[in-house]
Amino acid sequence: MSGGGGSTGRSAGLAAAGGREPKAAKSAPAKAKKPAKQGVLVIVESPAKAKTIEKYLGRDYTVLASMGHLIDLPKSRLGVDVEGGFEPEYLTIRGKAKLLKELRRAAKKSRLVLLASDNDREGEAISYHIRNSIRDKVPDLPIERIVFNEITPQAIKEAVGHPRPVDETKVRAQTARRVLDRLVGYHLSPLLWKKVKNGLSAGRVQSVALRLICDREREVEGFLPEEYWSVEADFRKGRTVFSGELVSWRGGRPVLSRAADAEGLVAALRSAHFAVADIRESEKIQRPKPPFTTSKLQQAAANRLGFTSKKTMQVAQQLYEGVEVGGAPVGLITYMRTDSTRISRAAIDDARAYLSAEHPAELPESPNVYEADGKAQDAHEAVRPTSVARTPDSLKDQLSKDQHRLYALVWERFVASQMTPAKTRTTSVDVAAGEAVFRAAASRLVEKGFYKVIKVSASKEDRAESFMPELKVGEELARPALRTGQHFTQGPSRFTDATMIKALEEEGIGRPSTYAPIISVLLERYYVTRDNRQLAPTVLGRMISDILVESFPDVVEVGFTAGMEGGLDRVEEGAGDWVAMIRDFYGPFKERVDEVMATLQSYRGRLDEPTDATCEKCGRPMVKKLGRFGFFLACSGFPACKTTRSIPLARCPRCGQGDIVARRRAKGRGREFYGCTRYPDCDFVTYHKPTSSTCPKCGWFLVEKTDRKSGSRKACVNPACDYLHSRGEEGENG
DNA sequence: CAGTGAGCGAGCTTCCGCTTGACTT
Repeated sequence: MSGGGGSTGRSAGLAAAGGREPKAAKSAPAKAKKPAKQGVLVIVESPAKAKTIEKYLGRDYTVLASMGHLIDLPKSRLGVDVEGGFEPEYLTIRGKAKLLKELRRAAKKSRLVLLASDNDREGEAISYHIRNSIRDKVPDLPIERIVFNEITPQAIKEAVGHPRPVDETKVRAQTARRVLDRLVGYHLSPLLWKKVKNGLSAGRVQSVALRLICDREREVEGFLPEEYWSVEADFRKGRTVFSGELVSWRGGRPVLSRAADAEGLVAALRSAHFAVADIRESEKIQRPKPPFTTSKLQQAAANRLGFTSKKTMQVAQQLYEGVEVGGAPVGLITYMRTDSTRISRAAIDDARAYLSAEHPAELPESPNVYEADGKAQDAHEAVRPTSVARTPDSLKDQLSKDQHRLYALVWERFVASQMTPAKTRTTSVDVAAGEAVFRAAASRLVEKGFYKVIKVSASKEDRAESFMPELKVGEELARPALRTGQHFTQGPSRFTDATMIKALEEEGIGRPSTYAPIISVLLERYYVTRDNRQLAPTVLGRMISDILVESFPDVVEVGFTAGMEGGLDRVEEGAGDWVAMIRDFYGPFKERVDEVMATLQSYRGRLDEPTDATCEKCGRPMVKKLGRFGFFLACSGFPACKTTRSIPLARCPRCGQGDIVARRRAKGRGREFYGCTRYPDCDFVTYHKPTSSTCPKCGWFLVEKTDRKSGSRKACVNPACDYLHSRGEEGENG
C-alpha cells in the first residue's frame, strides 16, 4: 500500500485546477497528538450505493455520498482563463457547500479516506476535487482512490484492498472536456441572444441533436411517396386458408405502379392453373438480447410502454432507490445510468439458480457472455434486477403500475439474456400460375427458449405465428381469390425519443445521464415539439440549426464529439497535452465567433409567424410569437395594439363559441391541459391534446390518446361517443 | 383512474456531466 499523501506526480497541466497542487509532503509527524483517529471514510457518488456498500464493509467503515460533482465552473461567467493557459476557475457548486463541509469533517475524524466515485472520467474528476478539498483542511491525511465495476461484497472488498492515487491524466482529460464544452456553449449561446432571441442556448451536444432533427425533417418534407400495387392470393386447402403475395411476373419482379397494372395482371391469371412449385424450410436461431444499458432501456420503455426518456429515468430511479418490500426498502434494480452490458458473476449465478429451478430446459450449459462495447466507459454493470427471485408477479402489489411494468421489462430482459436461444421454423411455399409466382410463408416457434420469460416486453412480431397446410411440390391448388392492394412507398420517419437516443448513442454523443435531458432541453427551448411522440423542429429550431450549420459547420457535425473523444484519449494516455488540445480548437473557433458576431444579419423580429387570425380590437392580422410561457398570438400592430391570445387548437364543442387552448396550472408547472377560453362561463376541459380532425360520428374534435401497445391513436373527446380512429396497417416494417 | 383555469410585450439568459433533495433570498 502506498503511504499517506501518495498521489504526487506530474500534474503540471492541472496546476490550473484551483491551484491545489499536492505540496511536497511536509514533515508529517510534527502535529501534536490528537485522539486516535477511528475508521475509514469511503466516499461514493450515490447515497443508495453508500447504504449498500456500508453493509458490505462493516463497522470500521463510514460510507458517505457526494451526490455527483461538488466543484465546477461558475455559472454566471465563462470561468476559463482564455488569455492564459485555459485555467478553469473551479468553485464549490451552489448548494453543495454544506455537503462538502460534512465530507471534510468526516475525513478529519478518519485515519484514511477512500475515494470511490464512479470508475470513469467524471468519477475521477469528482475524486480529484474532493481530494484537494480535504487535503486543504487535513494536509496529512492519507487519501486514496479505489474503483469497482460492480456492487458485490467481493468486488468492494477487492477494491478496498487495492487503493491507488487519483489518476491525474484522466482528470486532465475531464478538464479538457469540461472546458471545451464551456467554451462552445458560453460563446455560441450569447451569439444567439444577440442575433435571434434572449435566453437561447447552443452546445456541443444539444446543437447536434437539434441538427439531426432538422435534417430529418427536411428529408421527411422532401420525400415524395410513390404509388405501387400488390396482388395477393388467398389459397385454400381443406379448411386452411393461407395467403401468398405475388413475387414474380414473367421472370422478374412485378412492377405495378397503377391500379390498372394490378387489375390487368389479375385478368391475365383468369384461366391460369395454380400449382405448388417449390417448398423450402428454414430454421432461424434467435439469440436473446444483452441486458439493458440506459440507452436500450429508454428505447424499450418508449417502444413497449410508451414512456418518454424522462419518465423512464424517473421510474427507474424509484426502483433503484428501493421500494418497501416486507418492511425495509430494497433496491430492486442496479444503477440505471450505465453504458455497459456487463453482468457480475454473482448475478449470473443468481439467474442460473433461478432458471435451473423454473426453466431447466432453457438453461444453457455455460453462461451467456455479452462483449463490452469498445466505447463503453463501463463504470457500472448493466441494468438488471438485484434479485431474480423477486419476479415481477411477486412484486405486483408493492409497485405502482408504471414501476411494475418497467421492472418487468428489466427483469425479463436480464433473465432472458441467460437463457437458450429460440428457434423458428419458416416454411416458404412458391405457387406458380402461368407467368406468375406467389409466395406464402408461415413461421412457427419450434423452441421457445428465452421467449418463455418474455411477457410484458413481447412485441407484436414476437407473438405472431402463422400456419401452413401440408403441401407437396406439383400439387394443384384450387383457384384462389385474388386481391389487389394500393400502397405508397414509406419515407423516412421523424425521430422519437427512442430513435433519437439510439442515434446519439451510435455517434457517441451524450452520456447515459444526459440522454433524457438532451431531449428535455430542446423541448424547453421551444426548438422542437413532440406530437404523437414525434420530434419535429419549430420555426425557431430550424433557424437556430441553420445559423449554426452555416457558421460553425464543424462544431455541429456528428463527428465533432468523436474527434474530441479522440483527443481526450490521447490526453488520458499521456500522449497529448490538454491545454494544447483546447488552444488548437479555441483559436480558430473564437475568431469565427467574433466574425459571425460582427457580420451575421440579425434574425430578431423574424421569428414571428403569420397566421390567418385577426385582432378583434383593431382588425390587423395576428402573428404567432414565442414568449416566456411558449407560443401565443399577438397583434401585429404591437406596440400600438397590445392584444394577445392563446393559440386556438379547436372550437369548443360544448358552447360552440370559445376556443380550446392549452393551459397549465398556476406557477407554470403541472401537466398541460386543454380548456375553453370562455371559462368560467364554459367549463369544457380535457387532458388529451386536440388534433385538427373532427369526429365523423358526432362532429366533436379528435384528441391524441396514448395507447399502450401501438403508440397513440386518435379518439373522440366526446365522452358519449365511442369513436376510435384505427391506425392503418402500413408502416409495419422498420 | 383522476386530475383544472395567468399572462406573456424585451433585459442578465447560456454549456455538459455527475448526483438527489429543496437553504430561504
